[in-house]
Amino acid sequence: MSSQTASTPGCPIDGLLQIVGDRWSLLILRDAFYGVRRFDGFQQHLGISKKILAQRLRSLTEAGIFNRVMYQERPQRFEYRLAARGLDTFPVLLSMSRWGTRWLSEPGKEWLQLRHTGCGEIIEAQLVCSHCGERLTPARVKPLAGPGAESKDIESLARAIRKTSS
Amino acid sequence: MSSQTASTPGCPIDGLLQIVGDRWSLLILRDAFYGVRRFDGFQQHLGISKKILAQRLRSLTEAGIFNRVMYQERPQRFEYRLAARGLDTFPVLLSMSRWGTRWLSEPGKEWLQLRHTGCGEIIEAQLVCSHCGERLTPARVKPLAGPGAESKDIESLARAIRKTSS
DNA sequence: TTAGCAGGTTACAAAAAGAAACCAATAATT
DNA sequence: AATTATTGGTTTCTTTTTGTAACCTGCTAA
Repeated sequence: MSSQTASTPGCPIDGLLQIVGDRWSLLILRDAFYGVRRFDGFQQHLGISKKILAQRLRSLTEAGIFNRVMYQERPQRFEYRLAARGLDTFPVLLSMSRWGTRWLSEPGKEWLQLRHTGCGEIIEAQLVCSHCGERLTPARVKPLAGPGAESKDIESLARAIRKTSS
Repeated sequence: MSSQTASTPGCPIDGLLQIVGDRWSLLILRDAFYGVRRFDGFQQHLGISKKILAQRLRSLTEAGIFNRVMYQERPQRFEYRLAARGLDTFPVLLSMSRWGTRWLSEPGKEWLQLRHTGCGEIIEAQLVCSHCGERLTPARVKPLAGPGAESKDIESLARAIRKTSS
């Protein structure tokens, strides 16, 4: 996304997509969680062009997802480490991984498994309510306009939905 | 993504990105969760070009995310309803929304709030272990090659990571 | 001395996205 | 009866974004 304008300014999903909503950023982020840190590591593992990789690492660094830290002087060399904002995308990646495993691989032939070192088991990520701990489903989560929303945002969405029930 | 080849075949994250890894699909999906169902609704709310919208709805339908259901004969009209695979992306969208709200809006000025009808509270989505219920953090979740992974996948990742510790 | 590596940049070609006009089937309006 | 509106697109053309391949810089190793 990098240089686009948001189609729905203010929306948190759109906001994140402005940062990672292109073909590569989330794969770069995934590799970073695997432990990849250097330009060459990303480049070889992903098969991404150097030009695009350089662009993405720069924009992700500007967005605060990565810290670019020097690990060697003469010649200067940098590596890309997940910053707080980057680390906090973990639930997004884990949710994506869960979906892909569930719908794209046959049971017993998963490509990736996750072991929780807390309980030692192979697990699935599960999304629950921060307040009561119940599992969250679309039917039981109601989106509401927050204090920062503008009335035009709500009206334009309402118009788009109204088309459905007419 | 639609017509690309996966850079890391087998990876569940890459698999999902093949389906929704472009600038618009996740926004279309978000609107679908809001209740938008028709071509015009998506088009007006998102400000997406009709060409791209038609392409995306077609590819998302082919991928099993949407069902294209006729709601009127003469003239034939279709609407796009979330299929099981589409509904199951809810955790991804919710995780994205949580990230965006946390990092892109000021406290007290959130654009979006989520009310859980189970407990009635304004909540945050939280990712927990399906086995023990503990909150999942990057440090405590270890990715392992599953039974469907090929050794070359693992080796190429190992090489990319090794660059880090050399 | 030559080769190699890490981390890029540059120039150019190919692919994707966007804008705007158009179309088809029908219904509503004048 | 003719005109206009609505929904759900397609077509054509232009602009942007990606990708490819060659090149560069500063150093190290053989």
